[in-house]
Amino acid sequence: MELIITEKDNAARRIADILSGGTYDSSRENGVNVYEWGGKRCVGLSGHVVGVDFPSEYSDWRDVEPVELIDADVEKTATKENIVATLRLLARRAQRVTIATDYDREGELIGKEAYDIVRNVDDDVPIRRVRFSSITENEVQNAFDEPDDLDFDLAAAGEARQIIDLIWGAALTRYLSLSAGQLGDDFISVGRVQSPTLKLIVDREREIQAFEPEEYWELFADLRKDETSFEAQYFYRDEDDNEAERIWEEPVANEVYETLADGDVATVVDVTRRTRTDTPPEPFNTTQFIRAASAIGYSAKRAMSIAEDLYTAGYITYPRTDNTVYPDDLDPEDLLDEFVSHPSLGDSAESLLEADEITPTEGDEETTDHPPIHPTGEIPSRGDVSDDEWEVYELVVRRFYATVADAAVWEHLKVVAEANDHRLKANGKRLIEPGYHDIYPYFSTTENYVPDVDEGEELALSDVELEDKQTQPPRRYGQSRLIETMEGMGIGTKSTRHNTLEKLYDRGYIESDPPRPTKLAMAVVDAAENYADRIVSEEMTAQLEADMDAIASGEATLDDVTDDSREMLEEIFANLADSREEIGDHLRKSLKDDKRLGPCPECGEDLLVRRSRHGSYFIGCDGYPDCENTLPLPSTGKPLILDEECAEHGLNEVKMLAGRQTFVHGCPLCKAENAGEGPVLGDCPDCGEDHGGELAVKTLQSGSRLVGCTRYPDCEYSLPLPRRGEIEVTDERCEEHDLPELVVHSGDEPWELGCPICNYQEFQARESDSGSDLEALDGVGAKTVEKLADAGIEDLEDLIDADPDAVADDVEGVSADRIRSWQAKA
DNA sequence: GCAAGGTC
Repeated sequence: MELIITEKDNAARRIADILSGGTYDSSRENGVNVYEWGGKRCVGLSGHVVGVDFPSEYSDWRDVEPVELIDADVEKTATKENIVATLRLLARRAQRVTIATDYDREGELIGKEAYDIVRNVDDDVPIRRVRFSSITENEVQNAFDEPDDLDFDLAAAGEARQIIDLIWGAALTRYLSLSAGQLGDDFISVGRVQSPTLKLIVDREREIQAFEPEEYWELFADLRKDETSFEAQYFYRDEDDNEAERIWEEPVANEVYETLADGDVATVVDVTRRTRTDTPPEPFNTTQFIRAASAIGYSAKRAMSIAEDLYTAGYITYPRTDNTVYPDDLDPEDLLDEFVSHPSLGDSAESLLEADEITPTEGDEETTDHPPIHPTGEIPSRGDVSDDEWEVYELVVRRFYATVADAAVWEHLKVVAEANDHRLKANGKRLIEPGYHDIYPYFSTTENYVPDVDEGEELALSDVELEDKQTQPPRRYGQSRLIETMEGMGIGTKSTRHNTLEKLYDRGYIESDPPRPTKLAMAVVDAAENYADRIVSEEMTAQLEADMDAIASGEATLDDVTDDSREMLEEIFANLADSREEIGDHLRKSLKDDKRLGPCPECGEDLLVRRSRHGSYFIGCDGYPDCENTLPLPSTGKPLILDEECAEHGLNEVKMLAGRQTFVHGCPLCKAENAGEGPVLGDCPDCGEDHGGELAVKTLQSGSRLVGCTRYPDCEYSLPLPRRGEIEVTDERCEEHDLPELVVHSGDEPWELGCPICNYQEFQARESDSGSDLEALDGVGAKTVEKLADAGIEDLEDLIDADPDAVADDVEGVSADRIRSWQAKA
């Protein structure tokens, strides 16, 4: 029997399908799928099935000095015991073993792990290795026709990484955690990838904090030719003869303003017209996929999770890849053919097939691991997938379309006009060949109209405006920007970068989105910079990559590299020896700063956000047990302390993070003081007749509100109220329930909640029948419906009446063309 | 209860 081992179950099944011509049988062994046909068995691992760790005598953090971990043994233990057991079982019956894990460094190491398990039960069964970049008939057959041997040097390179990451990560993590007394769930972690990523975020925050805004002025004016007017901006030549728009001195700005405002005509002195080719985007690798998904409203985590589901269901290729070049095996025309008859995706495919020649775009990265992310040609029916999945699937399909579509062409028209020796410019752009934008509507195609004018022509000048502005601090990194930057720095991998961000959230290092570093994060990066600079520097990865290459090519051994690394860490610990207390104090202080709201009104100590034994949050005094003052927090969400302070109590306001339900709670002391019963609305429908209970607007201590019975807790009748806004009780009454109608004042526009009972009944009806008729449109998912609703488009009727350009401006990730195509279909 | 890397 020949045993074939792949990296994952999915790959095992597809390889079995290809090699058996679809005739394989499948069975389960210890919960692991085994595919069998004509003397062959194929089984999938689940990535690494063994992991590295220290022997158990090192596991108590308090008993072991962190420095001892540097020279501790590193053992391999099974992490997926059922898979290891299955592998041993199958290996005993094998006359030949073929390792078919992924074609990259980590795949070689995973293959080596399987090799060791097999060797453990059989010293001389032949073990060979096959390599292929995508699981297609051609590639797989070729690979099995020309088997090779496992590359032990490449696997050793991966092992060196495992050992170095474990030793550095564990030793320094334990050192920091012990120094601050943070044990248990709240340990303070550092690592080769997470810490440089955190430093990126912290460095940007430092820049923002150190930023001092500068005042400057810009001038705009309207120019008019016949009946069409357009906006132009004042500019001048700076000392380097570059065009500059910002004026840094107020008197100069005023002088320019008055001179321009004085005139009523400007003469065209220069007209530049050029066409620009806008080339279609490159095939999706993981990072670019995350970026595109983020532009239509999906977090990195959500995008990857949806991609994973689409992959498992067979609709798209493997979502974790660095590759941006389609393999030769992919015939774009064949793939387009699969889509031709599709109701919503078919037209685009058909139009693409009309081209004389189809040449896909290529990116710079060509790797052996997996093809770029593209649709497989198996198309889900609309009912097979959720709205979000369909939206992401359509993105992947349309990205594939875009990579085989024509370039777009823009015409840029720059007009420079002069008035009283001052110059104004206007940049117009027009999309003259929409090219790939027709089938890939995710990029903005907003045009800026500037009319045709000739040099020497006179234009009417009016509405000169002087704008007083300030320079802005650099912007925080968004999640997808961080992932791109990590990729550029060479840290993390296609499979881990998005998880690293989640880890930083979990560890209490960053909060909110775009992520902001906590005080703890600033202190951790500070400490690392002072004592272990290497762990927060991308250099560590760069050096490790070079060392791994050396091991892989036989120029160095695993021991050479890990010994050097251990020595470096020894030095770091020598420097750390006397600083434990100082580092611990700083970390502890920062941890408290992250929880501080302001002074306790009873004793003047600090009020801190705390967590009860049951996991719920509340506010307690740092003076406890001397001061027992507490304030409640709402039961939903995780509290985030905002910068805003309550003018009355000097406490920071609190926001409750709960995904879509996130809301600003405000000052917890104000909320507690305002607790109690508000105006009575009418008789309680449950107990009014029998016991005289009445409904009143109530505010709980935690700040949440409801309409409840005055006989509570004897009567528990209640109706929900929105978290935000002031509630106004109007004179209008609901005839059916004999209750006043309510109006909520929040944001700019007050909105009518109406009768609280009717409102609740409507809410329940909506819950059971959620979904807008907009979802009937192809490619419109729940996300898009939500975004459209925010822009005032609730249903098809609204959509038909809408101005596509205006909506495209309001709704991120939806182009005017896409709206027009929806209008046409609606 | 540490890392980073696979996979789910």
